[in-house]
Amino acid sequence: MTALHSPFARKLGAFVALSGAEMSALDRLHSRRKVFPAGRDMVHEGQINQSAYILASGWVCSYKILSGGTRQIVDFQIPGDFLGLRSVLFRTADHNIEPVIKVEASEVLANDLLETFSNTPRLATAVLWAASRDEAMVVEHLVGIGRRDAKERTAHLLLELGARLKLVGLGSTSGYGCPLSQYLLADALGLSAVHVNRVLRELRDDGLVTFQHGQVEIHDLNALVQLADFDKTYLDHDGPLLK
Amino acid sequence: MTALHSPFARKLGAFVALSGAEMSALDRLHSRRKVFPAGRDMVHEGQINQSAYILASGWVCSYKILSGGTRQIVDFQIPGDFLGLRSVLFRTADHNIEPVIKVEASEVLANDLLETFSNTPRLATAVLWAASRDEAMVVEHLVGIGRRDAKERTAHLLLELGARLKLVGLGSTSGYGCPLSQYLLADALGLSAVHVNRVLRELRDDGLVTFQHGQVEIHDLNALVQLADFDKTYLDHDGPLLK
DNA sequence: CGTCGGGTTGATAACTTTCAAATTTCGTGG
DNA sequence: CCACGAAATTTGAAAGTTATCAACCCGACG
Repeated sequence: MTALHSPFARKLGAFVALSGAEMSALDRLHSRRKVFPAGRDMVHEGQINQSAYILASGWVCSYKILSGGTRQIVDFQIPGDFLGLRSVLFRTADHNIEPVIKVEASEVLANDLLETFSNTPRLATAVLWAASRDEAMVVEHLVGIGRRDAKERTAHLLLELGARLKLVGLGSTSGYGCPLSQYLLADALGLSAVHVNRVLRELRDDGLVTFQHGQVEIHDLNALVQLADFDKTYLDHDGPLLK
Repeated sequence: MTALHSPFARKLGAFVALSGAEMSALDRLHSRRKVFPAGRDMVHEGQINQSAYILASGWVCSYKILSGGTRQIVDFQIPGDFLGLRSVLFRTADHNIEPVIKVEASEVLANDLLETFSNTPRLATAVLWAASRDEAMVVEHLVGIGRRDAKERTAHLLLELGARLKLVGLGSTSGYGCPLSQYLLADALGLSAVHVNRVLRELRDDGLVTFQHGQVEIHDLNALVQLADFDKTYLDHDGPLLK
């Protein structure tokens, strides 16, 4: 796979126009392909000298465990996403990363990443931009948990996942395959699994979305967008900002 | 004020060892000093070509308004913090920024910032690092809203603010001045103002913290840390990662 | 087959909001 | 320095949302 075709390169290219040297630097980051089985943590909070990863296939979730044993999922990552940047920049991982299903990813060693930033500094700016997009998603998630009720929040997550999957060619406006269990949804939404179940049934009964058998089917996009107060601006790409 | 003494330069210096050229580049970012009165938005969601700011004195909050009119405060910023990075990188502001009290800040024009990244690229890496620290705070906030109850959440916020203020010399382990109203706390914690009031009284009755008359007084730090499950790792500085 | 991890549903309990009203604080003009 | 009005804090009671507990069902899989 060349950088030209990697979803990660395409993502960065939306922010800085990449030179040949920059693209081959990105290419080199893709050399250590690895496979991770579902359910076993790829990164564990507190680990030091952790690598970062570029996700090629599969889904993962980033989460934290609280002292009481409950957990909060901060975000899901899908193909093309960059994982564990903070773990590298801080030398020690501040969250866990668990594959939801089997995952293929390119391992990026901490030193390789920092060296890449030194040698091709515009890539640092590009990664800064990509990281900011991720932060925008976390912010939107925070807003949802803080001020949206369970139904709005659930609808919002389903819409966001759909929009993100569509960007990488894995979904459409009418639906997408989704490997998340109701427990995972609950931990992401700050709800109990039981309540997620009820909310999903409500959304189904309302004729808005169906999420069953690993498939999300959006029946009334407009109504769903309105219910969730979903504004996909925060996911949109613009043209390159740096020439 | 020289970069050497600016809290922002000190912060970045914790991540990359800054050269003379880099410090004077930072210095130049500090040239446009401005003052903003309390309560009037400095940045409004949707505005384009927005500047960023480096906060010199005062407190601000970053927030979003939902369609129903409710708002969620994503974070508070205190002196030394960088504001509105995403607004610059995305060309359009994705959140509002409002001074909680009168604020002095250096305006950083979008082009100046991007130019600085081009000319002194290690600063881009340093800003990436600083932005990642901010994201870590947002993540911790998200976790709290998702999985901590009102009392734990409130305790956590009071502890975090204290720890951050201490880093810039504006607070101690025993307390700090805090200009936030219970309404602002409520919008940050995802609670109603009425409930915040009750929670604060509980914390006071338990002999843990007092927040009255703009002053937070921590009476039993250990008990408070335990209640909130507060781990300040995510705020800690390490030595420079880039030589 | 039997087990086990989801998913589903009902009943009850816990937490938080909302509404309403009283009280205090604080800035400002007299 | 005091009076006044606006804003913030405080408290009680009732309503609403979500969690918890307890079953039961179902399909995958060894």
